[in-house]
Amino acid sequence: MSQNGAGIDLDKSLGYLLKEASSALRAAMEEVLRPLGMTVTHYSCLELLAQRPGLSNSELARGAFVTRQSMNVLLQALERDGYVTRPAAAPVGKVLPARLTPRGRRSLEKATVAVRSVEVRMLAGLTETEQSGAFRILQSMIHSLRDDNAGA
Amino acid sequence: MSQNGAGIDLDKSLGYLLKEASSALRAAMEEVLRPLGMTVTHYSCLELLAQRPGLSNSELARGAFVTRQSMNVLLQALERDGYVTRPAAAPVGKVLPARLTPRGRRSLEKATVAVRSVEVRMLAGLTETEQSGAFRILQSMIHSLRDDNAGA
DNA sequence: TGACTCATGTCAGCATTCTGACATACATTG
DNA sequence: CAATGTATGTCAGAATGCTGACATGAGTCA
Repeated sequence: MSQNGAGIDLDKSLGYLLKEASSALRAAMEEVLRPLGMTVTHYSCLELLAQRPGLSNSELARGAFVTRQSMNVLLQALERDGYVTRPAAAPVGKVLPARLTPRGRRSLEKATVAVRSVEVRMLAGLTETEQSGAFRILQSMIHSLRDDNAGA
Repeated sequence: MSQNGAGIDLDKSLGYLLKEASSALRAAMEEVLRPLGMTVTHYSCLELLAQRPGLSNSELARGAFVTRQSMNVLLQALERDGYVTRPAAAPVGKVLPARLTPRGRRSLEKATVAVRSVEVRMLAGLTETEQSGAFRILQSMIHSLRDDNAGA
């Protein structure tokens, strides 16, 4: 297949499968978050802040895999609606550390339950060994992709 | 950046890792495709057509994980630029089977080389056994997510 | 101290994708 | 045969994310 210039066999490509799995996961998450009036990025932002209070806009953006401009739009909306607070002035530099409000924390709780159920469903049928194997393998892929990325 | 350097160890759930890996793969693909003036969806469409000539717009959309409306926009551009052809009238029903032109095939060849190098890089450091393990695991995840999706 | 580099927050404009909607074509069912 | 359900191609408007750009603050280095 690879030799005769036939291209990448999509049925056997791990890259394609990775995209497919990610797409299925996102769709499943959107489905359970929609009744809560929340998007995936919206949830990601809240979850990140819950685990690491005081993250800046740029750090949140990297954690949610969007640009800092996109995250900024979201953060302003979350701030306006009272899910998140940021100080008016930066304690140091320009960085504005964001934190969840009680309301934001309450909102996140429901979402976390929903998202956790999706993850549990995704991992059903996999043994503990397989799961930790998947963990290692995915980390290896990420590392390999990022490594040469900078060099090239 | 964050000066406290506190735990970069984010919520390293398998779901998050999956998203991270997929994001890294997409970024790496965008990087090698940009010099060729091609986006990931653009490339996906061409690759799909190379392997399964005659796919319809809707089928291409499903294969590239976008809506048929988005794929339609892309297909019209590809058609206008001479990479793809579709019959003026549908042979049967409304389905318009798309095919690569020689120009489209030439364009794809370069892109395939670039994308293949990314995939090779991603899999560097993984044994054959690990790769087939990853394959099975990803398929299991996809199946589990889609299965209950319909039911629940 | 001053020049330089880097990262940040934010504004503005653009691109891409999505949701909603419609007409059409085929298959199924009564 | 008619009614229904499903799938398609396509248009239009809205949402979302991105690129480009700017000023600001901090760290580095001579």
